[in-house]
Amino acid sequence: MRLVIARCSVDYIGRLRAHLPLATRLLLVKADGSVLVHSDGGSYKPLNWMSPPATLRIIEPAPEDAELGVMQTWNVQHAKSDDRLVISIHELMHESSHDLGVDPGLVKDGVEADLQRLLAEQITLLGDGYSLIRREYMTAIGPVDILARDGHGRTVAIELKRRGDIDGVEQLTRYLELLNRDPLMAPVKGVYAAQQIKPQARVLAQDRGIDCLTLDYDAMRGVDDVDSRCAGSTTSIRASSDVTPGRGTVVPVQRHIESADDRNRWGGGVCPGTTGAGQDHCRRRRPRLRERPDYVRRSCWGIPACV
Amino acid sequence: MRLVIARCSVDYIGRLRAHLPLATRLLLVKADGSVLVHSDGGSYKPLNWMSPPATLRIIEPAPEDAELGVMQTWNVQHAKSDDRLVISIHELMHESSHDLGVDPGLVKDGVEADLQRLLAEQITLLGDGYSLIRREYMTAIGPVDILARDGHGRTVAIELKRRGDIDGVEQLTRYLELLNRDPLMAPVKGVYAAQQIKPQARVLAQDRGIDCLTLDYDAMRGVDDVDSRCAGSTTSIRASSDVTPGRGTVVPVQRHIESADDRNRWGGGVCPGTTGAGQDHCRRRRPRLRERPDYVRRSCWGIPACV
DNA sequence: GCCTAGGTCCCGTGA
DNA sequence: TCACGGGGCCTAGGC
Repeated sequence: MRLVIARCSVDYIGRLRAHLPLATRLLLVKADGSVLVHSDGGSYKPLNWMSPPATLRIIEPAPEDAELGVMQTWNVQHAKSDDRLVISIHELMHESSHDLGVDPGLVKDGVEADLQRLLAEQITLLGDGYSLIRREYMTAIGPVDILARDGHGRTVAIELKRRGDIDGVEQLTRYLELLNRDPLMAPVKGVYAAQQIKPQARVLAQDRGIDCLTLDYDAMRGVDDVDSRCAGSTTSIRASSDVTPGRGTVVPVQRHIESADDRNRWGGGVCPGTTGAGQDHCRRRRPRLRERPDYVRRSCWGIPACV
Repeated sequence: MRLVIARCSVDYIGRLRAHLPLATRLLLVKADGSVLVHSDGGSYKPLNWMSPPATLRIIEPAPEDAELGVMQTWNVQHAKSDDRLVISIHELMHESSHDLGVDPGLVKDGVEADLQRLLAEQITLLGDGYSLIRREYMTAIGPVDILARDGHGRTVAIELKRRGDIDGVEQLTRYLELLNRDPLMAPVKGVYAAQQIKPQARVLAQDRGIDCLTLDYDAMRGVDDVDSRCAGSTTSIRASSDVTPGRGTVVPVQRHIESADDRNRWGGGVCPGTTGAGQDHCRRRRPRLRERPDYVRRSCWGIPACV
């Protein structure tokens, strides 16, 4: 890794064009040829950059550029596209190189997949008597996150998001329209479950007869094993109690959290979990439309319930 | 800006939890207190980070951490949330500080707004006899990107994207359903225009009777004034001809590009451009749903044309 | 290789 | 302040 502090101007040309006027910035050159141009503010996104794989060529500036004060021209060319970054260096303030080696990588906990696993395990959060049918229930237009059965034996389709936006409601609407065509399955109820549900999404969901469920991930994971999934740390974070468990309000529809003992009582015949049914369909994505012209021609994706 | 190369482990706790095992990395501390943890690969996204505004406190490691080789503990606390980053430093390889000043910022060309302006100016790309009604035509559920009239006097709603995904089709569908309720306006045709249209989106659009139009931004901007919008550069990119004008194929529906002379011949009564009609409604976004409960209760957002 | 969907998305803009 | 929508999004995963 090479670190350079320099007064420079930068031009990017590729998917769009972008220009940075002359100023002092950090130029970060990585081992894979990628280059990041950072200022002393903003956030983690550089002002300008080149993605790997790329090649950096440092050349003498053109005479007219040299006259304007350019002492060095960096030409960063992407290896697989026509994207190019040109850095005109007027003054070098600092330069150093460092050998970092290969990084072991990041361990995450709390993404949508974790949320889905937990909700499948704690399906009674939706109400007493609920049971899991399966996760990632495959349909012609893509997988339903969770398919369940309520206390009255009715099928329930659950769309899960970390942040509940309007497009998630559209997605669930399409699934419901499709599932409700199956006489053996209909009527299928819809539940939109997310850690946070945006007002627009909530209104649209309610308008379509879809229930909303706000999830508290920390509570679902259980306060007892807060540190258990961030293992391997030389220094673990101990004081988890000073971290606010959940931002945002919990809506009335949210039920209590079942105790750990309850997790093994299942109302339905299918048992969830990492080794249970439904795993064979996990990680499957919505099939491409061009592979199913027959389905597309036969129908449209409509709205099931116009109130 | 402070640059540190160090052997360290990192823990993030906040919206989710993430852990980085012990390795050598770059720690970048910005003036606003934000911290970026970079490895020597990947892309511009750091392995771990803290967004501004944040405060970095460097403290003595806890005795048990010191025993494991931690010489310094960095506690990076976000100012407005409970997000926290804890960096355990085992070895310092490099450290330097630099005064960068405030950055003048980035100038962009080629984003969706530019595309919309160009298509409004070159509305005959949609077909002979087309004329612009207005850009950002406001409706109760949000602005239609471009409203036009075809050669037969029929209204055409155009949804514009840089990348044509499936959600853009959903958006246009909602607009069409609403506009077609107006007897004075119906029937309104839909056109989905984008630099690249995904197969799924194309199939769904065609299924709903929406035309697709692939746009060539470079051709629309005109090859003559390629460098004109990246002005102010000390070093401008001259050899624009070696940049491939358009990645991706152009579909048959795309028409020829009008010559520059044609831009002043307008079939309709409204003249587009930066000072023309429609500007007063530009930059308006979809109104929030909770502010319009009457509309929501009266109807649903359906699909106008089920083939 | 393309394509889809999630993200500690970030970030501008407008209400 | 919050919420919505774009992005050179990036990135992981399936096909």
